[in-house]
Amino acid sequence: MARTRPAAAQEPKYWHLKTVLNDALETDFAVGEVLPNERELAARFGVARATLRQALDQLELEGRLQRRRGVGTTVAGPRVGVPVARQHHGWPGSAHDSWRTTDCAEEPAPPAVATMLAVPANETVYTLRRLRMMGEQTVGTEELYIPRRTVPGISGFLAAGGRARVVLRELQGLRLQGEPRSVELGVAGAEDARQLDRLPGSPVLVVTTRYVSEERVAAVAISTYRADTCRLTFDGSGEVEVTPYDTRQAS
Amino acid sequence: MARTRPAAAQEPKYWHLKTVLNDALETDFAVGEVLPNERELAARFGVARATLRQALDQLELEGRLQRRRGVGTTVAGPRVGVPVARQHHGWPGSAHDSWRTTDCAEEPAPPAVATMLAVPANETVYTLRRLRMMGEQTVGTEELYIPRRTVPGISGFLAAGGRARVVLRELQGLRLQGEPRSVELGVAGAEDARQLDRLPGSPVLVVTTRYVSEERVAAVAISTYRADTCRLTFDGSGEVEVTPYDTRQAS
DNA sequence: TAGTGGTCTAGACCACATA
DNA sequence: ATGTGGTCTAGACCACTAA
Repeated sequence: MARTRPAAAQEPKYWHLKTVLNDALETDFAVGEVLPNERELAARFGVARATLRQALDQLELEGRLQRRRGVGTTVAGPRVGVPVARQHHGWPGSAHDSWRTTDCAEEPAPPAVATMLAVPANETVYTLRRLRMMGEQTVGTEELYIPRRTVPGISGFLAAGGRARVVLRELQGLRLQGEPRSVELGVAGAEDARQLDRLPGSPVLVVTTRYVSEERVAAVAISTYRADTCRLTFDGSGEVEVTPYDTRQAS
Repeated sequence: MARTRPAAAQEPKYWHLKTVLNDALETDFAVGEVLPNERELAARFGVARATLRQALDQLELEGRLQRRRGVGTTVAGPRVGVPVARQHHGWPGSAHDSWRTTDCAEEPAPPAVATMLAVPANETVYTLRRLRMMGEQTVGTEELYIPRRTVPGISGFLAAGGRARVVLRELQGLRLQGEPRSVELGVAGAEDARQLDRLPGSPVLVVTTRYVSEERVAAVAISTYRADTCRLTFDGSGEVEVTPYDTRQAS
């Protein structure tokens, strides 16, 4: 019976390391403070750098850390509550919906979107690209797809400058029956990553919204939010001051 | 000017590898089929196993693959749409809400939950642990916290057997004003991972629901869903046959 | 230019499932 | 007993940021 521990210490090194770091973050560091660099941390804990990085990866996934190449690793604040659905429905572009349109084009929709819109795969649709801002930060990107049949009033309207506004204004006049959504995990593509100030491959929350009017899908929005810094909120009360998720894995 | 490519091929190996594998999955493999093992794949593509694993990690994050230790890597089907919010509100435990209660206890709530419920940190609350089933699969776990003030009718009721049912039945009689939710990314703890048949550290979607009645938070639910296999749906129409998220990073 | 995180390698051993 | 994915090491070099 002089062998390894019989039933304890079954957990991986990086897992234990993560809990140690997590505790340290709460007690010894303030939000925004920079941690020692990875080589030093690895040496301090007596592990390879790759192992240390596994722990940091998870902490970053949980939104506890923020790593920036060339700069360092800093302690992240609590996640931002981003209102996604309000109490009452609303078309995109209504009031101040905190989206900023960056581009408007007329192009064929991706296959999955074309299916949802029930338009032929090669038909062009109005495609608006928008950014979601929270203060200074860009927290999300969106592609909004609107088939021509939804806004027949602007056929032939080609003034490139104000087209986005025109399309959005046209929507406000329609009756909105509902906006079913879905949320899933994705990874940032090259474009999204650049706009969100993250590396490609970063985890994002992908929200798919189908705007229903006249018993049909009148528009589809694909929104991607930074998963590390955002907490999506539904049904009003977007500003909750308490952190709703308690990391509760025991040691 | 006889140096490396001037502006191309700036992307990491694992990223390119990922797109290659992604294409291969669509053309050469059927859902459920097992891939060659990691050592062989790495050799075939001429990269280190760690690099190959980086690509597989991302594909798994996107729900395209499923890896099981000792078994192999298989091609995953489309994500399951899991209805989280219906058209009309409802207390947990109403009708057949596809949750299965596994445990019922009376214990102090975690600090964050106690704050949301506005109860003292040391006060015990009814704590129901439940599992969300989709067919055979367990796709989510939940802890439902109900302070004693919400269900005063059962104070002193201690029959351990049917307590969960009693608490849930008591809720149905109350008026439900709203159920604001939030969704964020988390990682599975040891317990959750075991019940979800995943490894600790796997990504999960964490849904926090606050059931509001009489202008107060009457109950709080913390639900965690497998992020690899689940797509959370809101506002009816949970069964959409089309994949709403198109992986669209260009090569 | 120095220092940071990001990528990559070529190994080794471990935990787990299956036959 | 074999084969799988999971963990870990000790390096190396690259891309980026800031002084």
